[in-house]
Amino acid sequence: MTKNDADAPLHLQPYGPGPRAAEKIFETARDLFYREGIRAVGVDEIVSKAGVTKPSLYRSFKSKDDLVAAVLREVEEGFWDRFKSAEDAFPDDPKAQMVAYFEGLAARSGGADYRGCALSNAVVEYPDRSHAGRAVSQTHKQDLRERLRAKAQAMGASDPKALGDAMMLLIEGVFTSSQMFDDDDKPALAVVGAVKALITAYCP
Amino acid sequence: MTKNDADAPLHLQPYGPGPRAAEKIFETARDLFYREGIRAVGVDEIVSKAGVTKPSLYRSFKSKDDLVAAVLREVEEGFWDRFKSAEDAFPDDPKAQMVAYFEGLAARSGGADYRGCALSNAVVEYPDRSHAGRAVSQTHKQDLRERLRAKAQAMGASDPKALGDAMMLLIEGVFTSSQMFDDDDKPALAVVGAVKALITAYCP
DNA sequence: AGAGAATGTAACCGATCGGTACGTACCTTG
DNA sequence: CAAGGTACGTACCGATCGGTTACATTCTCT
Repeated sequence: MTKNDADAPLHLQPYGPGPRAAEKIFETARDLFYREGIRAVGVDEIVSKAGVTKPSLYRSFKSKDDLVAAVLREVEEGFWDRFKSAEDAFPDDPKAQMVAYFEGLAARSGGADYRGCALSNAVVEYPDRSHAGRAVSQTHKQDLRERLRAKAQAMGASDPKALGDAMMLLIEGVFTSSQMFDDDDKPALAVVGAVKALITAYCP
Repeated sequence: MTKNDADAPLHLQPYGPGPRAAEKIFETARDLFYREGIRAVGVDEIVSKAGVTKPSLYRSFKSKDDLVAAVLREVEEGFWDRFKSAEDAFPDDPKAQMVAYFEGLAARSGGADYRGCALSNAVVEYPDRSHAGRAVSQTHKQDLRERLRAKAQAMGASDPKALGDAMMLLIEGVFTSSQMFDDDDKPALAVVGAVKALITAYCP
């Protein structure tokens, strides 16, 4: 009986192939960064809660900032997964795609533990342009902006840039505002109606 | 010749009446917090750049968090000043008032050193509800939300809550998004058109 | 069984964190 | 001029920050 039981679920295997500490560090850091903020979480807290030690962190990541950037890259992947999932739900119907995305966004933002977008939060936490994590976030937001504009164009909007940017503002508005209201009735619930109204107004 | 030269400008008086160090600390902290983020600024940096010493800080403020809360309270005052100034510009015309506020907001958000709303940023920096600064921010945002809803009602909106919350999302969207784009052509510029479209859509 | 990779142990580093005990210079008041 | 209160600075505190070292141990694969 080997210790690497292939029948057991992956996350319960005592020792899988390849680096394990790195993954635990990564996932622990991702959760802690999101819940408590990046600056509020020290490397000691990360390795402690991950059940590993500090040298393991620095064997897999050059620095804390490097770990932050890696986490944010994964967060970005998750964002695009959700975005594309809304696209796939309504092929060739950009309006329905965006409405679907905003509906999912509004639903997600309702949770009590919702803390908005980790990429947006990182921008707030790191005003310094030279920070690796900020660079990841900023590039992503530029990509998103272009994507929204293209989507507005596909809708046949009279002013695609204006509609795209308006959707951008709504998205960021949901991200930030959902963190500051504890009740179940957050402003973010109004976003679906708002985006529908905007689409109608900008698409003759 | 006394050292307290009444003819000299106030900020150059060697020793004025009452506490001087506290004001320098307060203003220095306000600027540093906004530019670099609250968590990124230590008390040593504050007193150093204010040209005073640390005990002076702790004689006027119980803790760093207390200083943060004090700064945020002043920031809130500034916000309402700008908000009311837009109201005063168009008495008895809530639509024009809000458009005026959003125009001012869009104009302010264009600057390269614009870092959004310090109150919103504080919420992002301090997920912990028990932080004094977060409490100031959160209460202010609740007040703003109610104010916006009342404004929507005064407009005769069909769904005042929805329009008020939609304006809330736009405002927060401008605050956050303006930090992540370095070019002059920020998404925030679309906010005036967006709010006009929303007002039109929600006010039959 | 043995080689090599991955991880843990146990320190340690200088810098900075928020916060404070204590001494000193100043201005006002008698 | 003497006294007292106020405003401020010097020097320091323990804790934590991000990061590093040398070395022992454990697991995996062949």
